[in-house]
Amino acid sequence: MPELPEVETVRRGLDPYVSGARIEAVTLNRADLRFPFPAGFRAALEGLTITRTDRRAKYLLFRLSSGATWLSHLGMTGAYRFEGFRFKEPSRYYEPEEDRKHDHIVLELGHPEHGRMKLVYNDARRFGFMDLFEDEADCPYLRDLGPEPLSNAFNAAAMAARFRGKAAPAKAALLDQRVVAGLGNIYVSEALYRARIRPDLPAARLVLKSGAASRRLEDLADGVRTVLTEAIEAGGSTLRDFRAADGGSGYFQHRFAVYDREGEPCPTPGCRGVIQRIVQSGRSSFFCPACQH
DNA sequence: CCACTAACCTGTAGGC
DNA sequence: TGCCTACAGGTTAGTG
Repeated sequence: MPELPEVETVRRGLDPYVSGARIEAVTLNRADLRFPFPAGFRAALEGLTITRTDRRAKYLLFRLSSGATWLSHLGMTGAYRFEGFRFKEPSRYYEPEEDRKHDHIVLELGHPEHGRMKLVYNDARRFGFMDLFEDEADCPYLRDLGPEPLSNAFNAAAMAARFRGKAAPAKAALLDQRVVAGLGNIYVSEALYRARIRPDLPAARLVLKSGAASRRLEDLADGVRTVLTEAIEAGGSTLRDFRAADGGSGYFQHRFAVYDREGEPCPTPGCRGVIQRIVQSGRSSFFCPACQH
């Protein structure tokens, strides 16, 4: 489900209610998700206060009063929701006839302003996982990540350094979390469309002989930044069941230019192309063969 | 180091 | 309706 904009949307939905909340009790309904929960996970959380939330790439980070960080990755279908708490806007009440079969973790929280509530983690496919660390440098999931795409550390020069000599197609290069952290299958297709780059173009072709970034790589950096910024503003994309923790849904899916639009006309003004779907390393890519090259 | 595949797991959509 | 296949936003582990 979630790429960077969706994870950021989840974080923003959670933050007002979990920051400052004390974790009264933790219930694990099974011993693992994709991986076993870290040893002492439950005991390490109980009794602590969540001091703030952060996001790195597609990871949610809950900072704890002990100084440790609880890390949560949503995989494909992971979602948080609140129970025992009514949001101010009626449209945001959570559906009561929710599927509980895949509720794997329940946290009982006490918040000085919002009172008591339960935070539930649901994940049908269990591709999500969690970790606990004191120091970011010790966390294997964060250690090798590339720059945040919306930070100054991400730019055409940084991509050029990583793309140089790469035979892999641009699609795979952008999906590589060590190059830039947080893009997934949807936003890679959208960013390449905006930069008018074919997903199967070898990444090295976007780097000048000197090793400097080409103009096309500047366009790609712009495309990545703008598509992610717009998607965050739209509350992420709601496919199937994606929901923010407050029950709201994003609407960026209506603004996909190419993703899941095989056979539709290219939205570029004046372009007569038709969106094509190809499979690269087992996953769908969408692009316009007329205006992306 | 690089590139590719399979694996993890469940649900859903579409064809027949 | 049921059965079967293909596919789905993710990452890791294993192979050459």
